Amino acid sequence: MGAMAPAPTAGDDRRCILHFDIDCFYAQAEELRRPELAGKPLAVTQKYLIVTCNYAARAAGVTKLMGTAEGLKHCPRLVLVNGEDLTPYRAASKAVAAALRRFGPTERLGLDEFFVDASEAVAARVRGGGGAPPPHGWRGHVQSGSAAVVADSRHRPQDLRAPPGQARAGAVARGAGEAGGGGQQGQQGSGVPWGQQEGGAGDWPAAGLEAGQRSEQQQQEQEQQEPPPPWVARLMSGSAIAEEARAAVRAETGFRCSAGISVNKMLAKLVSGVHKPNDQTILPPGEAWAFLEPLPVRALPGIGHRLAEQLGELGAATVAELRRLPLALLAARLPGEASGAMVHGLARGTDPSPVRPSGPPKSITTEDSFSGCDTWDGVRSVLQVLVPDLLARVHEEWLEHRRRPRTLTVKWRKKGAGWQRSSASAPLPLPGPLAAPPGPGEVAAVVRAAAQLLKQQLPGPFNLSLINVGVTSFKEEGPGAGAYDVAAFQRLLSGGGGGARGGGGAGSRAAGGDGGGGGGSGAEPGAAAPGRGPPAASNLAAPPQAAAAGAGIPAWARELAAATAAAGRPGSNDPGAAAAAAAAWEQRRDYRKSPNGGAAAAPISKSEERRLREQGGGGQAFAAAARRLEAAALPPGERTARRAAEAPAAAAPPAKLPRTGLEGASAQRQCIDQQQQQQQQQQQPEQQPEQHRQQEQEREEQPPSTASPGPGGFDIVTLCGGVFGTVQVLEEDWASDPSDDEGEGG
DNA sequence: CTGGGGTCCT
DNA sequence: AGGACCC
Repeated sequence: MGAMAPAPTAGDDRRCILHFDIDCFYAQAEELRRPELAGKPLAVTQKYLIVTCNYAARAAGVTKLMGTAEGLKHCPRLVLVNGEDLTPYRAASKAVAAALRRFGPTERLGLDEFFVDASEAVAARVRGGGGAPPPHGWRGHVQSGSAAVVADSRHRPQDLRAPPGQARAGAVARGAGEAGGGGQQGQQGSGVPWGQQEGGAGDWPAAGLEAGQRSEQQQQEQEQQEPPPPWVARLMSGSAIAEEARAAVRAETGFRCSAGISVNKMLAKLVSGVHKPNDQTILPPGEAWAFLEPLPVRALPGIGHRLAEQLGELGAATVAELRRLPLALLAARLPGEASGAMVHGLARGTDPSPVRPSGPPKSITTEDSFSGCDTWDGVRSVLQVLVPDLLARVHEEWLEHRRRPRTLTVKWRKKGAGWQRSSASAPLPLPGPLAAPPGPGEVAAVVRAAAQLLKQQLPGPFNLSLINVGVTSFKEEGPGAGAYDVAAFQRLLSGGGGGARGGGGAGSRAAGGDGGGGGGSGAEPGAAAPGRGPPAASNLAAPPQAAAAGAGIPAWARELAAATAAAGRPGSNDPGAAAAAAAAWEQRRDYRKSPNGGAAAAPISKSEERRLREQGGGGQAFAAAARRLEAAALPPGERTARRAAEAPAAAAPPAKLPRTGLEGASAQRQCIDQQQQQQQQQQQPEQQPEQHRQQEQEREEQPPSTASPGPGGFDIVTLCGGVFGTVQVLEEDWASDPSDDEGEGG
């Protein structure tokens, strides 16, 4: 019996932690973007997989992680929306986070879940300070430890639900989300034996008593004998805050979400889904012991496949069984120092892990999967698609936080290798101004670097089913940034596996010969990858039209649509870069099956790029977009102050945003070696982006025979639009260019 | 027919 | 660099 149990959460009940989970996030985002889809059965797909679907689809039997074919079998009218580009969901997630942050420090988990530490806000309310209302009852369902919950999904045993029969029993139609209102009364939840009355502060649960055993008399006795434990008032207040936060999210972003309220992250998270969707549940700490007891250990967040397997070998499939294993045994048998103690604690409802406010991203990656790719031409065509997207996001990150990455990483998965991935990384010197959007030269250089990185790891035949390229090791702009390892990058570009070698040899050639598609591969029309084109469900929804200025559309979606219309790609702020990234996204579908044909040409044609640059107004549009971005990034006054404190360098927009990235390079020169500076100054191109870019294109298309700038060096500023600064390209043999190695590699 | 991302630890 | 965990 629970009464015999040790105090389950001693020392761990002083906090009030909220967990928010946006209901079927991607599907809801699509409904919000296009109201005409609302209510129709809708599924968001990635490749052949339904990654999520709305509740209309679920009613027809469609589930998460179901194949599209099976989904259509269950529901022939199912509308499929491709969700491989996460841009809209990132934008939506940011908007939700901004709404939640006002209620306390906020940690993001994926794009659709958030922890908020409401302890401070709760403390203020409990003290009655700030004019905030004191707690006067529970808002939402109060979970009883004895009320059954069931695992909702085999894929994710953490997803707990109240069993269908009792799920909504007694639940009043309400909505923190609806019209900014909120339930005014204490809510009866599934299996809740108390709280029938207007939740007074006395109706708290006691651990270990089962529903049927609590009589009214017992309740009265409890109230007479002891004052409510302090967590009662705290969690009541927390439940009110959760309701307000959900109303704020709904009003400001359109999203409905579910929430869990408890004393630590694990409990809040476990309970948040019990009354999904669009509802919230409180788990009093005294209920935790019984609540956890029947769960499979795999349900505890932090216990994944591996740990669950090992615990199974120790005879612990459920939390109840896990509790029988002594801490010493767990510590001895489980890997790592901490996991024994962690598991031991989780089984007892304790979780000391703090809510760690999520800052700007620590890595940015983009990837694509395909059935197989076994030629270097194919690898390059994939990279030609991924890199523009990556660089556009790096650029956006610079605009927002003035941070730049220092490391380039490539990951890949071999066909048939299951989940196993390998990776390799190299320094990525980006000392130049990132105010400029990535141009073809930068794309070419990064494509080349990534391809070389891969090539070093794949000397022989290969067949890949996934390529991921990303950046990490962000550093804030400033004097403390340290030196850039330009030499290593050069070595990579030039294909040298070994050390850099100086000295002038014969036949020095410029970098950038790769250029991926450029004119190089010729893109023989007939050589287009076989089986191209998606399997094409007939009811695949078209992307939202630009004229989505409807009244019911939330701000994040309207801004997205406007950016899309203006720039060709949502989330980007520059027409040229945006269009390149957009074109690249379209090409993704072209090699869906196999990139081997090398069908992907340059992500954007020269004429198209020229047109976009002209319409872009020579930087005016870019600067305006950047201002919009900065304005959008800090709406309410308090956030302005916060951001200024967090990142002083980011507070002030740049006086002028150079379009080519060549102006303003002097600000970065300190990062470049003296010798290289001189070369850069020599080569400093004038402000003629048009000609400049044209030059780049030509360089990419043919091995440059023009004289190199100096002995042993090449000005890659010309090549890369200034982003890389001046680097030396050694006169290594370009025969190691992957494009020359088809036969060998294949 | 296992998406396209992320974080932290070792 | 890899693995575990999370969505």
